[in-house]
Amino acid sequence: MINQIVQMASTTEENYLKALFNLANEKGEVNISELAHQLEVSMPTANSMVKTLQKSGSCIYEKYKPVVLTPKGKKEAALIVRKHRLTEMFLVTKMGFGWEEVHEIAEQVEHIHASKFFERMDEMMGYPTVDPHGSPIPDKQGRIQDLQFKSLSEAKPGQEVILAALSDSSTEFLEYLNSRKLTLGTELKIISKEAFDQSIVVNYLDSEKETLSQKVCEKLLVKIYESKNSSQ
Amino acid sequence: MINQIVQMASTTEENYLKALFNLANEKGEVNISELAHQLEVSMPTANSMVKTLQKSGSCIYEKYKPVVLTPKGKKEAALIVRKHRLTEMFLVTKMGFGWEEVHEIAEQVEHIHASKFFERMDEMMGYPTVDPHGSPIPDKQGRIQDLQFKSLSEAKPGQEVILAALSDSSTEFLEYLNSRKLTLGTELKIISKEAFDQSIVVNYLDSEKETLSQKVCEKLLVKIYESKNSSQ
DNA sequence: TAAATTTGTTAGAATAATCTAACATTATAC
DNA sequence: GTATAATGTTAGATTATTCTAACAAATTTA
Ligand SMILES: [Mn+2]
Ligand SMILES: [Mn+2]
Ligand SMILES: [Mn+2]
Ligand SMILES: [Mn+2]
Repeated sequence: MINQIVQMASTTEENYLKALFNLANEKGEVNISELAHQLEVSMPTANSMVKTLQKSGSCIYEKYKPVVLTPKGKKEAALIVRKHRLTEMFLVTKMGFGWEEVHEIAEQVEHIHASKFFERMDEMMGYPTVDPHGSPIPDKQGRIQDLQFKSLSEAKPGQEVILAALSDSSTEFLEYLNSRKLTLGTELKIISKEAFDQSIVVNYLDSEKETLSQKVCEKLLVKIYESKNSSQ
Repeated sequence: MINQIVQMASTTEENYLKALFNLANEKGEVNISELAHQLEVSMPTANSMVKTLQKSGSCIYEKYKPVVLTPKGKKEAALIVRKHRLTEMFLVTKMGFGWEEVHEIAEQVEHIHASKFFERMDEMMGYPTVDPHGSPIPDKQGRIQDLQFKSLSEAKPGQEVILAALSDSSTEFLEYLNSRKLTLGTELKIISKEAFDQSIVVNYLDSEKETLSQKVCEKLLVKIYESKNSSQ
């Protein structure tokens, strides 16, 4: 038989693939319990869907072992992430949304099956490589670049850095950053670091001075821009 | 109990509501068989979904009688049509798509639940009142204007008309119109009408001359612009 | 290592959306 | 006005997605 119909992944399956992809990138392995937690479903539900994804060749799964995406599954997931991030960027740069408003909309738009739509977005934006939160946009083949920024919590007093990405893009964190006028591209100079609680005092936008807790610093990914009194 | 959760219509239910709305606007009444045909499902499937929609208060249905949308159902449907038509207009005016490419994309985008998204489109376009095919865009309350254009097949030789809308927006028909350079807003002068087959010879764009079959004329909705040798 | 906790699985059930086959009602044609 | 055709309904089944309850395996703690 030649014309066996290959069924498209449903919206539900796509959300599972994306969750597996994102969890694997953060933590390496993916347990059923993490997956279930991420998607806010029960463990039996996640367990059952993983079996379904295995049948369609998107992941490999053995009882009591962590779930592993196949190359096919990885590519499927990366292309959904691509649509998600292109959408977020389009909403911010072409439609005037704030970076804290776009994730929920993109969570729905990413499931639209219309490559022309996303290609046109891409073209209109001049082929951006990162989304509004600094995360890389996979290419059309599903390849994703590893930007490996450092966390601000690793920076030392005297260093100058540029805020390049976030490891948490929750609305609450984005609103916190808005309230401090912290946007991607902001140059930060590390004034001092408190040994007791690892909080950092930074100087940015030529005038402001701000104390950032360790919790916040861990979520801010930076490029080291210039260094004073540094061992390098 | 105060906090009874009112379940949102699923994508499937939304497509049924829209089909009921569109069929009712074209033909007045809606039979199960028409509904089933429109949605490409079996009659038992349509029958069963109509019962579901009745339970949720969106339509009224009695065995063997035509289906009637309630005011609630009409409003729900009109708001989906609104999202569909705003999307089509956005794709054409802001993203450079052709009018023959947008329906399929809008068929998916219309199910996105994010009023901000559609309000922003609306705002960016300056609150358009019609879609790229000349169909009216319902307002935020779900009210829809009746533009009642005439069909070109009703026009008489000597009259000048403006192409204002289409009663068929299929890709095939739109591609036919593209090939003849017929766009909305085009002024057409009716040169003559063939009594035998009701075909019409028209003149437009200052130079072109074209014969349009009755089948085509019926699908072209026009505003009568000026009249020569007319009884009015 | 034994107990306790966490993690994972199976079984069984529910709801949504769909189908086919069989039967029933209504409308149309002769 | 009966026969035929069209339309509509019911029953019963299937697949997808989800749940809870009960049990099993693996890991952590003491
Ligand atoms: Mn996002
Ligand atoms: Mn999603
Ligand atoms: Mn359309
Ligand atoms: Mn649709």
